[in-house]
Amino acid sequence: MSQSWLRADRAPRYPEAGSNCIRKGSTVFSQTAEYALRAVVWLAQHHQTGPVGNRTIAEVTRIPSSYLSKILHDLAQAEILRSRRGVGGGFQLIPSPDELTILDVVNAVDPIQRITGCPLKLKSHCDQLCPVHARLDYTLGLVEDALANSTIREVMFDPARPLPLRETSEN
Amino acid sequence: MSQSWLRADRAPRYPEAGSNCIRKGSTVFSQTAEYALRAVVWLAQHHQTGPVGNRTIAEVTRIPSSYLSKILHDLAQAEILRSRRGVGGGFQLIPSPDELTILDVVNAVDPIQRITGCPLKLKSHCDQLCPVHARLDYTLGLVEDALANSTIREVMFDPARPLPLRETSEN
DNA sequence: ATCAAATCGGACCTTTTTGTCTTTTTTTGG
DNA sequence: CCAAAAAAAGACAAAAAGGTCCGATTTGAT
Repeated sequence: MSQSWLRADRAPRYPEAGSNCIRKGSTVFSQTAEYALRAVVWLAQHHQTGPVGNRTIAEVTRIPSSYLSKILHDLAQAEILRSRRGVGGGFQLIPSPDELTILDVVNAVDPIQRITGCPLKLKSHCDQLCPVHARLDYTLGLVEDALANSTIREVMFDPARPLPLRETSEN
Repeated sequence: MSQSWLRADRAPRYPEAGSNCIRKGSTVFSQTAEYALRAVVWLAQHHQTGPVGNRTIAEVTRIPSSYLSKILHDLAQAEILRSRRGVGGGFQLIPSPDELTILDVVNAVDPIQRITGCPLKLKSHCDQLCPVHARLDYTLGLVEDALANSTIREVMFDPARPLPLRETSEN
């Protein structure tokens, strides 16, 4: 069912960005969430070597270091990282990469919000969402499930793909 | 696999909002996209009666009318609505609700952006995404598929759910 | 004890998204 | 032709997200 009514040959589907479009596009995952993932994956790759400082993580993951400190703080609040102050301090991954999921990381900094009540505040839609919002919420559920089924370990290494955060061949 | 490492009994998982969390939460779908859907669904419900003005749509869908006019304009640009100026003018749905998908509507105002290149700009990740970004993009694909498989018709009426945009029982 | 290294935490700035307002242009009916 | 109605266009305002900066606090080493 439902092949899209819009056809590829139907021409300038969406006028080239900038003209009058209100938004450039939704990334679905926030910048913040993507940053958090990068940092956690890198820490998972370097788990053995003790705490790592903000600056180091910022450099290797190419995340603005000042902003990263907030993200790391949130991850620490969520007990995903342990933070140690002072000399030799830094951040360290608490759970095993085998048990930590992408969803855990995303939710720590930018929780996925399911649609629980009617956005229009219609009383009769409170208990039972209307089909529109039910469908959107169903999709949010798919996202949650997909992220909950991806462990950090699964995403640290895949023989068919380049290693995260590393250039494969030197230039 | 991958039951989450975080346990429900593990206590204040995410400190109550407002404390120090950077973000309240990601809605995944933008406000704008949700508005566009509301408007299109209502227009689909009232297709037969000729063009409907911005003001009317704004009132019944409870969308700020000035902002709505931008959204309707974008939908018209995407050829989802036909707009007619002047007396008796307004907006009208072009495609059949059976062939128009939620994805079409969302993409018209706030296109879902797949991850095509490496966000870190690593050269060796351009052709082949690393597992982290591949997993995120896979999830974006799930969202696209789910929305592409929901027609507006399917979402206009469901015997098991309240009608969109309408209070079921009068108060 | 003191100093330097490092995080913490808050104030502040910038950009994007959301929302408002006003003016202009187009269209129709009289 | 003229007046009313409606969309188009664009300037502007507010809120949220993204990002920076700096002083306070904690910690290890000398």
